[in-house]
Formats: sequence, C-alpha cells, structure tokens
Amino acid sequence: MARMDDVARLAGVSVSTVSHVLNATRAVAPQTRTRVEEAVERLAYRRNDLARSLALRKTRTVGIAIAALSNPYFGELVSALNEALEAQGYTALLGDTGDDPDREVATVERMLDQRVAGLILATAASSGEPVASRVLDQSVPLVLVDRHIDARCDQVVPLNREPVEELVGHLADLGHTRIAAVAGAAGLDTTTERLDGYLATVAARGLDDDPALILRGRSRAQDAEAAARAAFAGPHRPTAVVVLNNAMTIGTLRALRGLGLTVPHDVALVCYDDFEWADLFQPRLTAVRQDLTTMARSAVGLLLSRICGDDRAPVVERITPQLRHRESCGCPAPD
Amino acid sequence: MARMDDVARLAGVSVSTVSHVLNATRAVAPQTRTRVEEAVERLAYRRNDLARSLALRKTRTVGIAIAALSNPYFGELVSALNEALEAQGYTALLGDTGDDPDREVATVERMLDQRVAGLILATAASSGEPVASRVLDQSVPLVLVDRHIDARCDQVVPLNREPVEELVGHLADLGHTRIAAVAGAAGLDTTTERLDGYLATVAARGLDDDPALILRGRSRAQDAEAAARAAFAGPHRPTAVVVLNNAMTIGTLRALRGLGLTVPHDVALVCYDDFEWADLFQPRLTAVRQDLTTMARSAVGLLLSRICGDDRAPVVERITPQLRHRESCGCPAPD
DNA sequence: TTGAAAGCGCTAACAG
DNA sequence: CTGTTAGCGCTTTCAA
Repeated sequence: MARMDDVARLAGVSVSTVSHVLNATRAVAPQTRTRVEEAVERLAYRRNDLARSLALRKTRTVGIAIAALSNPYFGELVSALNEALEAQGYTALLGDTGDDPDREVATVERMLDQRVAGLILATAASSGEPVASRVLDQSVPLVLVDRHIDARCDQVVPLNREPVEELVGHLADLGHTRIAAVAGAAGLDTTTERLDGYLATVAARGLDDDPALILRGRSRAQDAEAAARAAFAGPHRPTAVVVLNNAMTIGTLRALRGLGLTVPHDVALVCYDDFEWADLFQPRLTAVRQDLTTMARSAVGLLLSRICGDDRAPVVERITPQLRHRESCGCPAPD
Repeated sequence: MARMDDVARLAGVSVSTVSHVLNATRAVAPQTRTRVEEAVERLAYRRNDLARSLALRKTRTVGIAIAALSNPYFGELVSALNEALEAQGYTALLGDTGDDPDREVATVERMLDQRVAGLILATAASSGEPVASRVLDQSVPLVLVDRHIDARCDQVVPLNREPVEELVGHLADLGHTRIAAVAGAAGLDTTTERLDGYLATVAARGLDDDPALILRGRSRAQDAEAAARAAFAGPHRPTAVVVLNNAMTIGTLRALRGLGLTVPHDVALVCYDDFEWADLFQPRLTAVRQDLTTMARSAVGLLLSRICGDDRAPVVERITPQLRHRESCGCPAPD
C-alpha cells in the first residue's frame, strides 16, 4: 500500500506538500498540485487514517454502545445514528452491551482505547452511571440516548408521561374504567414516567385505581406474559390494558391469545412503542411510536457540538413520540 | 491521558519494559512487573490503540458494511456478527450502504482507510462486484454474506433452492395445484435460486405452470403488493402463494387484505424469511427462517482465519434455514 | 533481565 | 510557494 512519501517521490515534491494538497491546508502552486494529484491517482494512494489520527491527536470515529442490537427498535436507532454520523464525516464504532453492566464497561473501555472522538450510549436496563463517569473522566463527549440518568452529560430521551396520558385518556374516552397497565422494570426512569402518566390519568378521570391493575412486566416479554395471564384469567378482569413497551406488548398479546381473549373485542389494548409492521398484526395496534430519526439527529447534533468544543451546560432533549391510532383500542372508526 | 512513558517514569523502568509487561511479550522480573502494574493502576493508564496499531501495522477492527441496517433482518445479522467478533477481541466498524453502489464504495473505502483487518459485506441488491475487487486488490480479507457473487472471496449464503422446494411441496401436498410465486429483484442469485426451487417443484409435481403465476415483486413490499393485487384480483386466481422474501411478504399480505381475501381460507401463504414476531401475525406465518447466528459465526470464522494468514482457496458456505411450520399454509394441524 | 533507539505514516511548526 | 524536521504513542530489534 503506497505511502505518502511514495507519492511525494513520484511527484517530485516533499511529503509536507503532499499532505497540504491532500488536506487543502495551505496554498499550493496549481502545477504542483496537479503533479501531486496525478501521483496520487497513479499509485491509487489512500491515506492511513491511523497515522493521521495519531498525528492529529484526534479521530473522526464515534462509539455507539447499544443495549441490544437484536432489538429492532435499537437497530433502527443505530441505523439513524450511523446515518447522521456519516453525513458529518464520522465513522461509527459499534458495541453491543447486552444490557450487562460489565460488558458495557468493557465495550466502552475498548472504544476509549480506540480514542473515539465521542460516545453515544443507549443502555436500557443496566446501570449506566459508572460508565458515564468513566467516560466523562476522560473528558470524552458523551450523550445518553433513550435513558435518562442524572449525570453531567447531554441526553436525548423520549417524552414518556404525556403520551401515556393520551393513551389512557383515549381508553377512558371509550368508556373503560378498569384499565390495567403493564409496567417495565423497576428503577428505570422510563418505567416511572410512563407509569406516572397512567396513574395521573387514572386519578384525573376517576378510573378504577385498584393496585392489582398494575402488572409487573419488568420490560420483558416473558414476565409480561406471566403477569397478564394472571391478571386476565381472574373473574373481575380489566376491560382494557396499556402496555408500556414493545417487548411487553408481545408478551401481553401472547397471554391474551392464550386465554382465548380477543383484542379489542374482549380487551382493548394500546401500547407504548410501535412495530415496523404493526399494521399487519391482527388487530392493528394503536400505539405510540418513538421518532428515532429525530432522536438520532438530536443526539448526533449534541455530540458533535461538544466534540467541536462547545462547552455549554448539559441539556436534556425530550423527543415527542407520535400516536398511531389504529384498531386495537376498539375505536369505532380509527384513522 | 497518561502515556506509556509516564508509566515508565513512575515505575522507574523504560518504556520497552512497560510495553513488554503490558503485552506479556517477554520475561520480566516479578518485582519489576509489580512496579509497572502499580504505576499503570495509579495513573489509570490505558494504551492508545491507534499508536499500537500503527506500530504493529495491523488493527483488530473489522468493517461490517450492510445494505440496510433498518431492516430487522440485517439488524439481527449485525448483532450476531458483532457478538462473534467481540468474542475474538475484534471491534466492529459499522457502515450502512443504503443498498446504493456508490455509497457502498465510499463506505468500504473509508473502512480501508481505517486499516480494518478485514471486511464483512452484506449487500443485498447493489452490485458488490466493484467493491469486492477493490478490497481484494488491497489484499484485505473479505467475506460476503447473504449474497452470492462469483468472486475470489469467501462467502456465506443461505441455502435457497431446497427450502423453497420444501415450501412449495408442502402446498402441493395440501392439494394446491395453482400456486403463485412472488419473486425478488432480477439478477440476484437469491432470486434465481429460490425461483428455481419453485419451478423445479412445479415441474416435479405436475402443478400449473402458467407463467402468469410468477409475480414480479422486485424484492420490495410495494412492488409485491402491486403484483399480488393484480394477480389475485382476477377471476382464475391462484389458491396458494409462496413469497420469496420478507419485505415482499408484507406487500403480499397487504394486497390480500386489500382484496378482502383471508389467509389461509381463501389463499394459502408460505414464505421465505421469518419475522421475529411472526407468530403474532394473523394467521401465524409458515415460513423458512434464516439461521443468522450460524451465518454470522461462519462468516467471522472464515474472516479470522484469513486474517491469520490462512491461504486456502475461497469457499462458499451454505447455511440451511429452518422451516417454521405454522398456520398460514392452511394445514389442518400445524405444530 | 533490561534499555536505547529506530521506526510505523502522517501533520505542522519553522525556516527558507 | 515549498521543504526540513520534530513529534504523535507505541513496538521491537539490537545491544548490554
């Protein structure tokens, strides 16, 4: 693989001239420039970014550490992040943390060793906190996505409470008074905030506030299935349910089907998080959909401004999800 | 950020000694080693992989260039690839080619500039060929996934023909004789091979070989929808259909629903490619599912052996997908 | 058992 | 307008 001094020799100039024409970093006589360009062409020269980064003491790579890439939700997010980064000339280094704090630390550490210019961390259930401080200690820019942590870094999180209020309010409008909620893992801000939205609406609309209506789905399909099975098997069962993330929606649907209950006939169902192919589910799901593209752009924007030295106070950006009104709520006439 | 000579100074040794204890690359007196380790600890030293790679003239990063990360199928694949790579101490550099040949070239070129140790390319519709030779010209190990190209590199591709034969044979067993096939984009080996499976079974079982039964879905949901709409609107419509990839399954289902046709009552449907949540579709889809984990392991295995200098002739590994027998085929008693 | 020093391929003063 | 040269932070002969 040709190096810069091969080019220099062939063009009959010095390496520094080659460097400068390649980077357009100082004026070069037109003919000199041409000679260099020809030499570059002839040798099919490609610069070594490793050496460049070392000399520059900075890279144009950004680490993306994600909780579980196999989750389509995160897949879409990574896709959007990557696209936004590429548009700015950055390359993404990928890491799957498997939602495991230890692996998360290892992943992030590897990325720091590679001297990433910044880090985007989307870590659902795991602790996050130790990683965040570790990164910030190195004064590497960091933005947290999807997960709100009380830390000294930028964050991009979905709006949680209001959309759930809208969902539950909608069920109430349809006449439901006994509405179950399938809640996520304890300790997550998303869980708390979404549940708050449910509780607030229950209170505001005078709905049944039986604590048994709050099902512990722990953010996972299996737990949600078990919880829903128990709750809907009983005699005095809820007439509607709001499920607070996508994995748990899967579980809840399985439970209902297992019990021979039909949505929305026997039970109305609405959920937080949409599926790409939600309109092929039967019935089509009324859901609230995260705006991943906006989240990604926002995250990358925040990160790059930091990388470029912006030294503002950390911000938390809230992204408003969109309501997809379909049939599982049992509406007489959905969109 | 502390450097190696900071550690050396603190430990009262030379940098070369530090390097050697860090890499366990030559014997070091126990007490010297301890002093170095303490210094590393105290300074929270982390080595600079950029500098290391430059000196070593090799990296432990692998580029993954994927056609469309937003497609859950590829998301799962990337996840599996990344996992397999991490297990071997490699880090993944991510690139989305958007299934656009130009972008593909740009992506791969950026990766080569970063001196990736190898490349995994999963490029569905785009040409691939120019990229492959570009990479191989640099003698960087390359493995193609999911797409079979007649090139001089290792490849991991799904078995296409036989599973389709199985699918169509199953429909024939159920008594169908007029079976449509929704075919993918022309020119792709997957399209050709899957279609061959269909044609072979049609011939072998003496089914209706009306050419109008072959619908041009072009590998995309929209085209498949249009083609299916036309084919199933007519009077002498097929009683069953085999759809040859997941995007087209979406389109076909939409078309059938739009026409008021019920699966499997009015039309039996089977398809190549499964969905993670296929058992929530109504009806549950009888499908053939790619074994992404096996594909990923296989790809990474091939790549790493090349990286380690193995110089065998290029191989093509065929991965057998698994049949998921559910309800859309109209079977009296699925599993 | 350890250290000195010459690279790895590039950038950027500094000098001309 | 261009070249010389000293790094960037690490590995690895070679010599002690």
